[in-house]
Amino acid sequence: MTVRTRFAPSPTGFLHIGGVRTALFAWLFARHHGGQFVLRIEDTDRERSTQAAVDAILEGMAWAGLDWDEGPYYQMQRLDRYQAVAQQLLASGHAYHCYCTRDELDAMRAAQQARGEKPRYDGRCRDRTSPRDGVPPVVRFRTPGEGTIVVEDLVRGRVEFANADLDDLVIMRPDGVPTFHFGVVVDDADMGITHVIRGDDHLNNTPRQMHILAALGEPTPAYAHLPMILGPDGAKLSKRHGAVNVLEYREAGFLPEALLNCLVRLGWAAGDQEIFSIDEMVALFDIDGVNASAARFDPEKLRWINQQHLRGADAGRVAAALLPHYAAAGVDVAGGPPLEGVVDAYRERAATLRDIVDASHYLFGDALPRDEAAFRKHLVPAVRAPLLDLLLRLRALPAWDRAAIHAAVAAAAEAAGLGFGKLGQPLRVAVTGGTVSPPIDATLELVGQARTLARIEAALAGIAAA
RNA sequence: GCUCCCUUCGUCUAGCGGUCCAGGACGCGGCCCUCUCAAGGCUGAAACAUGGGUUCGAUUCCCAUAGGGAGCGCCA
Repeated sequence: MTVRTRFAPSPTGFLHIGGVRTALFAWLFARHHGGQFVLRIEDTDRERSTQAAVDAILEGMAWAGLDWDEGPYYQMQRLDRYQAVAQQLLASGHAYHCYCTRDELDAMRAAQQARGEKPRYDGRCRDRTSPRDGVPPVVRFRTPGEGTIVVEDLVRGRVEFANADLDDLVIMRPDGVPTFHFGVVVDDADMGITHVIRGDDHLNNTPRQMHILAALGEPTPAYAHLPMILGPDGAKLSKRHGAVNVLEYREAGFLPEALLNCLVRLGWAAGDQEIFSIDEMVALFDIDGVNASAARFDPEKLRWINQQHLRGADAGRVAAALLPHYAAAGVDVAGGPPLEGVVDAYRERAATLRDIVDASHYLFGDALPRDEAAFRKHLVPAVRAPLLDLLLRLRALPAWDRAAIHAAVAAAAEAAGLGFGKLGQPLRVAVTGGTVSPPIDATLELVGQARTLARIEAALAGIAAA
């Protein structure tokens, strides 16, 4: 039997990184076992579902690289099917019409809680034979009242529930739209899902879904309930913790494989390995490596992981990914150095794409962002002569490459009796406007000969004026 | 309230009865390297929630307690 997993988000907002983690595990499991991954949109909450959310989910999945083999299926396009299955359950006596009003149900639950009982539907319509005027009925599932049901969870092991604790849940609304439990069960059965991999907030829902499946005569899939991921403070991950929308990570300059790498290590490990390529994740991932306890998401570690991936990523690809970030920063890269070169100079000293952009403004355009304190400290009269000497040497260079630049700087420093750094740092300030940049030879190569010479001249003029 | 789940350094984790005075990683401190920043190397501080069992022997198995979390909707 080939493995089939699914990711079934409801389109009520953006794609949350917790959702991405769930999707990732289901996707990896399918890929690892050579199976299929299905995407299903659970849009039966008509109040909250929006097309914008569907689009955001699709865009998030695409950016993350979690591709699906089937779908997206939309539950609202399968209403006839749920209707038919509900009729089947009604006919076989596994379900019944319920005419209770919301007010009645609220009152019932309030009374139960007041008595210290678990709020549950008391089955008052179970044996009702006649309709009630003016009340459109819902369909309720008739849950077995006795015995126990066991969930054999791939992550948690055997979990037993008493049927007496379960009540008769609504499976169809009066308007013919199924509720969550029913839609899930019918779809998973119809779509041949073999492994239901989802958040552990669904563990308590599993027994009722298994009962519906049994009533339908369908086999139960294997279940794997993943531990939740929490914010850095241990509370449920929310906007309060900063970015929770996957696309915000794209905007912040993270590589998708780095985000996935970070997420995959939350609740899963393969020995001591920390950095995984997508291929390695697929090769190594399996459910038996998944642990059962909740994990906190650490943005600091994500930065480190991103840096690791940045170091090994293809320069051309990173350069392309950089484009929108430069645009967002208002930097026109036309006329600047080739972006691949910028990537190679910066990949070891930046954690995100945005870090690269923020640190490299001086490479583009003619306006130089000036760190005034650095100018005062480094561009002093004492460096005027050696800087002028260096200017001449650089101006005379026939080829503008790292090695030649390095030789020129070293020669100028030696001629002036200075250490490399004594000249290098003033040079850096003059050319980049600040004290931090890649090695000075690489920096000048990227800045280009014309701009370098102009900036040194400007710096010399500044010293003379002072 | 009831039901279910979880519990190793600050954080992510390794550990599947002796190899553990508990290993790796992020972060943090120190040293080295060094033209700045990084990167890298070395190094330091830092954990088996508590109490009972089981066993010759528990971080590892069982049970309590405590602390977290989830579910109990005509939300998913």
